[in-house]
Amino acid sequence: MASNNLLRDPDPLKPSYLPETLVDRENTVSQLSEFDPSSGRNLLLHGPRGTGKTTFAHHFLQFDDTTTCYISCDQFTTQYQVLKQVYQILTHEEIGTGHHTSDLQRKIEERTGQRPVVLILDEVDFLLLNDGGSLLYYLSRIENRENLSLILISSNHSSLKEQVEERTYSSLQTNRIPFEPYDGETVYQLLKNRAEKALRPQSLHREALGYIASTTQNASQALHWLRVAAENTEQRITEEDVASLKDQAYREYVDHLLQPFTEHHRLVYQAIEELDEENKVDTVNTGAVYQRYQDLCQAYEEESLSNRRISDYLKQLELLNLINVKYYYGGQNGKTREINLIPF
DNA sequence: CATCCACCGGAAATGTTGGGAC
DNA sequence: GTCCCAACATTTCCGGTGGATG
Repeated sequence: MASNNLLRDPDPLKPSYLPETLVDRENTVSQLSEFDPSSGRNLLLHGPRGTGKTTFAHHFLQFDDTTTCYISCDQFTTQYQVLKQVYQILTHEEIGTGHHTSDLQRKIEERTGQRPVVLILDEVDFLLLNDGGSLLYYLSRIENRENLSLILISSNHSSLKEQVEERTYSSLQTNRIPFEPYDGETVYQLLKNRAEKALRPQSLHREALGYIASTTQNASQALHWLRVAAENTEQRITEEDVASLKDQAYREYVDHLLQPFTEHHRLVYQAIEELDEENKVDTVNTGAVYQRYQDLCQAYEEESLSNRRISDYLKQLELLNLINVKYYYGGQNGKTREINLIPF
């Protein structure tokens, strides 16, 4: 890693950074500022990755006398794990596994009700792959419902209608708030704000930011890119610097997305990457990916997982918006999936 | 119109880990 | 310690899919 004289403070370029001011989203801001955490109402923030859903949720949902539980469901993927996190946040007590889910529910109900709780379930799609439906049903009917508000965040679904049972959908009554992709001008502004905080003065050419802003609408990708550029440039960051670091920036963005997942998720992704590179024309389907994945496992002396399991992992890569998947339920090639990398 | 492709995806089975009661 | 009961990751099993092909 190059020595660094451009970076003054790396934090503003990190994914977890919460800016004091947010780039223009007036409609969203007004809808969120009307949100009352003691109303028992629920929100669904939906839109593509890198549109600021998580940041907005954190920024606007700090209330006095209200406990906020933020849980990212790419790490906590089952009802039990989410409830466990909620319990730990509410009570600061550790709790193990091995209890009944209903025990955990009862313990939590004893703790809620005194004051409002806002529960943010980010990446809720991953929860819904498992028993998230049961969790949402339970939460929608919990005692003292008016003291619990849910903020669900999804990058893949603009409504829960198809994702949960009818009875859950109707009792949740979510207010849906869309996040449209940023336009180039806004991405530019956002990068500029962060760069001013993170970098020393005179660290970059404006064309460098312009290049990033015209290439991606995904703010998360853009910020990873800017950070990589700052870390790997000695003098002023130029448009050429940025352009030549494009692949590495995307690599680090992918690593960041895959970080909560297993080594096998990364191997499956690598398998798709390799096949994608070798096969510019031919389509890649599930069997080829599994075959290549097994080869990689052998190369790294890892025990490979079953194809049934990898089928689920592919679904998760799809939810991370790393791959495009077209499903064939029979036909010329039988029942399979056609898989493509999503290009930067 | 029967057969085949090649895997989908639900469900049951298996194995591991941890908890509480005795 | 022993026993039983959870949660959870993973494997095993298998019925099913629908256009292409002959």
